[in-house]
Amino acid sequence: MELRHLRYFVAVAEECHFGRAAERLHMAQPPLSQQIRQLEKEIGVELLHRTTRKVSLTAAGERYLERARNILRAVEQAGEEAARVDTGEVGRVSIGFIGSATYALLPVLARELREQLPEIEFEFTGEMLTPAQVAALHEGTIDIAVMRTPVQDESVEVEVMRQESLVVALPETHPLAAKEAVRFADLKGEPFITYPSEHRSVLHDAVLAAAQRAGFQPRRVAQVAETSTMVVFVAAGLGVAVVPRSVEALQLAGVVFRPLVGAESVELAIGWHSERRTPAVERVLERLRVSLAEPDAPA
Amino acid sequence: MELRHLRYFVAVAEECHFGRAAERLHMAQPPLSQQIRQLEKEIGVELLHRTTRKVSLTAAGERYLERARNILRAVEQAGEEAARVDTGEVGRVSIGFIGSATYALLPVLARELREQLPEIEFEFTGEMLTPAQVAALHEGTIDIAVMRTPVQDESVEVEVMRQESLVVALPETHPLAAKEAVRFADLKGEPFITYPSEHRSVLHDAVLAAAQRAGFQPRRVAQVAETSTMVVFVAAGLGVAVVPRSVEALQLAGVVFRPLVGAESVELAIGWHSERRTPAVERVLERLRVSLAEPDAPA
DNA sequence: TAAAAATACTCCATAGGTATTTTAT
DNA sequence: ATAAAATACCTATGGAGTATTTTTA
Repeated sequence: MELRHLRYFVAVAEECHFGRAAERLHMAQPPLSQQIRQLEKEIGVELLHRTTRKVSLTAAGERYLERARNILRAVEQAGEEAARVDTGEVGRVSIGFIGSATYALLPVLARELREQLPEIEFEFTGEMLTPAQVAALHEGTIDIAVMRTPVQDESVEVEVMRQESLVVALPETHPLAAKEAVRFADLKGEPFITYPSEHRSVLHDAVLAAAQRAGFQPRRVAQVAETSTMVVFVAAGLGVAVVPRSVEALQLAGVVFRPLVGAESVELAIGWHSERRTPAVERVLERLRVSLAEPDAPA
Repeated sequence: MELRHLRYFVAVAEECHFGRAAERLHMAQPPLSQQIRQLEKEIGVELLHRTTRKVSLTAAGERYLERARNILRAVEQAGEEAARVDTGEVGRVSIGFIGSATYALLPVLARELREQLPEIEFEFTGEMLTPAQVAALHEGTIDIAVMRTPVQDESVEVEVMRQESLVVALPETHPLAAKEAVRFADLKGEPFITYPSEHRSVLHDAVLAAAQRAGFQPRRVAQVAETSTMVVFVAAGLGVAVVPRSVEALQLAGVVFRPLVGAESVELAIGWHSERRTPAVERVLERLRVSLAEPDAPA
């Protein structure tokens, strides 16, 4: 069975005449008859009812004609689609977001990208920590990561997009909430809500480093896997949390955010696997570079 | 472009290895490489990225793989489906009903047939007069007609299923409505609602014949194309109408039906075009013979 | 240097052509 | 009687095989 059989059958079915169909196909009538017979033999059904005066479709042939047309169209479209995938005009791109970018950036970028590249199917995943993102890039689970530096991985290429200063999330009843800004040293002795250390969060490392510089060990009262949970815990008055400024987008009753003086900022970057740069991925990277260009801009 | 190309591509894509794919396809590796190259040239896109150590799909190839699999599956299914159409297991059957069968029979048969032959797609059309049914059978617009006799047409085969006695539809305020039964002669002088004579309705002819036998010419006050309209007109008190008994199924406020003595009955038949007896049509005809067997049974 | 894809060529299976016969109207 | 499909037979394109070279990890 070959597409030839389908093409020939469609021609004969449309002309209801072997001679004319052969002409249309630029071939002689006998081989056409043979190919049709071969087709009928293969599927085991008479598709055409022929007398020497009239050729007509059987019920099976009528149904097969529809299918054959669809298949031939599908073959053409498959080729055209592949070509468009090749130019990046259509495609599928999966993007993984670092937890702190989940609330401010993900919704904005998702809307922007879908608007600007409507032919590309996107899949967005939030709340991924950078080590998990690197693994996902390797596995091919995601094509692009909106992540934190540093990443030392040979096959993951990274481009820093902006600096994000850190803020501290405080219960609104907390004495420090009255201040305009908070120095890191002020947090000495406060109960900290952090990510679990085994997650190897870059932010977590930054907090530990800043605390060490301020001369104390943060007292950790809770470890949570998601940024949203972290803020919820602060709202509940369980402690304070240091987060990148963009988390301010996650407004919750009972929580206030205050600038943190004396803490380094963290870097927001985009990363991709050097061997998974499909044309669609390239186009998305270009758009991301534009969208993420304004340094430390909120969502 | 032939299905061969798709089969080969799927094999290579699945194995990610020309040698193993060739083995699976029971062929040598060089011609396989050639066919894949030919495919890529035809659609103008690189589907596979190859080094001598590793073969991998490009983004375009990944998409094309999905399409190719679907197409190959569709080709198989098309053949299987044609075979099932050939046995009548699946199919499409269009049935046209005579106006008076539209209200009692059509809904019952539609439900029964869909239940009994779920793999067959049905299309039901009501309110067709027999001459129109014959024309539709010729055009192929319908496959089967639930019709009236007589039909004299070489290529339409007819089987009489049952006799239907005639009843008269009267406004409930009409003096004759008080009687148990009505003789045709009683209708002398009454305003008749009929089908237009140009429609050549068999029922209409029967009424004219019966009137002639009773010694009068019916006075026609309205000609309507649909049986439902006819009954509505009776309800409105515009006149009386002679209809087959099965129209009693069409209950309307203000209308009563009375048996008509001294009028011939009309025949309900099924008809089909002798050259459109597809397997599915055969199966439906068999079911119809069973369902319509009880003589003059109401819906 | 070794494994695998690409190239070069050869061959034969079969798609397609030509001539003719059969068939149904 | 004739138009059109089927049959018989032939030709030649190109798909597939074998041997070899090229490439890169």
